[in-house]
Amino acid sequence: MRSSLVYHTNPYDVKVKRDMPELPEVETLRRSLRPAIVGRTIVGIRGETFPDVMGGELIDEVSRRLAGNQIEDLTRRGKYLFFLLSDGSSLLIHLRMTGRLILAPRDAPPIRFEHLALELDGELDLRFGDQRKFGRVLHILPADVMALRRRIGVEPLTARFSARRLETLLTGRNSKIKSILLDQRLIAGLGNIYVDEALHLAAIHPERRAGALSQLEISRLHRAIRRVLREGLRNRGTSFSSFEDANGERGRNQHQLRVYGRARKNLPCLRCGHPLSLLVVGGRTTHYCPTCQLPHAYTEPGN
DNA sequence: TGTTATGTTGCCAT
DNA sequence: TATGGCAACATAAC
Repeated sequence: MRSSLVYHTNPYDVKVKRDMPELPEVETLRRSLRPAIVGRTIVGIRGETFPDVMGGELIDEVSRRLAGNQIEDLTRRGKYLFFLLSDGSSLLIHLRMTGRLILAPRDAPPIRFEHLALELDGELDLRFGDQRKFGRVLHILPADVMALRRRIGVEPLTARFSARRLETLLTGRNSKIKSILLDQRLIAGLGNIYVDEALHLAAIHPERRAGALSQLEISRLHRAIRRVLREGLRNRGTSFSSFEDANGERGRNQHQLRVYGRARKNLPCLRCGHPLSLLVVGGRTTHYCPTCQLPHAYTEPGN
């Protein structure tokens, strides 16, 4: 039995995230959170936590600064959430690998690995929990928000992310295409799962050199990225971990995953039937089809 | 009981 | 500047 059972039995959960958050998961979280918190006033923030979660700041100091602020909006860039506050500052939250955000009544018991609680009016808490303590909750000034947003790459589901734009990003790059797609400074929001899915859908080997992709391949990749992200969103951001959740609360996107998690189970490629393979690229476990995703550009027979 | 893997990012060395 | 490796951390799974 997985210890996450407590989440499922918590009747106060407006939103439960157990999946590793990539763009579809963070966006799903934003959509579920936004109507419940926009317009509310922050009372304070409390918690017993590790120093780095708030960038080394003391909770009491941040609490004093936040108190009295109204949450005017909740936006997302890549995998970052921005809570826009009435004094112009922002609360930035990144869940990294195991971060959780859950709405709960003030008197509800702590969630597992709870580190911080943002206290809102109406006796509502936004609880932040993180098993591995990689996640961050930072109170930042407008100038720093701007600086950060400039460092984050293009949003892959907007019109700005065209095939032409992708081509520009890849041109002259010697890194493996998978590493490039995971670089948040170039494209925002892709993680290990959706990158593997997109590369398989586009029939591109993850170790191909980014700058060596043909225009046709770039075009396929562009469409594949948008498609797998949209599918993830449509399925409410559910990903692989919940597929394995012993509690049975499964999202829907596991049914759409074409390679991720299937290689380890010796399952066949859904396109060609050949067994899928595992590989480590840039230190990340990589799932691919050795038949559909060849390590060199495809050439028409006879050429 | 130990060892290994885990979906992210930032920092550091080259 | 580009690139690649690894640490940060705690737990589950083997």
